[in-house]
Amino acid sequence: MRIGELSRRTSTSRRLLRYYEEQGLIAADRAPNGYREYDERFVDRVLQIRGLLDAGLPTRIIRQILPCLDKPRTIYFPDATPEMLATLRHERDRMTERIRFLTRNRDAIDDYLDAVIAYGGGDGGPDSDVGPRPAALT
DNA sequence: GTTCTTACA
DNA sequence: TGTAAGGA
Repeated sequence: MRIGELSRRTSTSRRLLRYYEEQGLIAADRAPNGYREYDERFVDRVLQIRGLLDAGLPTRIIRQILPCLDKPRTIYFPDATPEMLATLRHERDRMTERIRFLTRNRDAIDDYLDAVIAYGGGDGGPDSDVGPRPAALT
């Protein structure tokens, strides 16, 4: 398939797909006309990459562990070096930090929503006398 | 109409 | 990342 189809099937912009290629995350074959040609397996691969990116992993790290990702959400290193293990632990800790961060902000929004209900179920729209204060997102 | 590369707000 | 330019 060409970049347009891969883009639709992974909800990833063409621009981003080319960027991932530039970053060494994916490698596409080239048709005689110069068009990138992707085989079926790239759909899952791109989704996998997006998942790791959303988890907060930098492309540099993803590039290193990508070859070790066969099934989604599975990481297996047959030849894990001490350095790689340290890197993985570091990324794991970063993810833990991020989870705490997201939890805190989610709770702030949750409290805000509860406050809105407490005001009388208003939506805080233009006609509200005293709109609820914004949640503190730190 | 689709894709390509390069470059910039 | 989006978008524009200039081609194929």
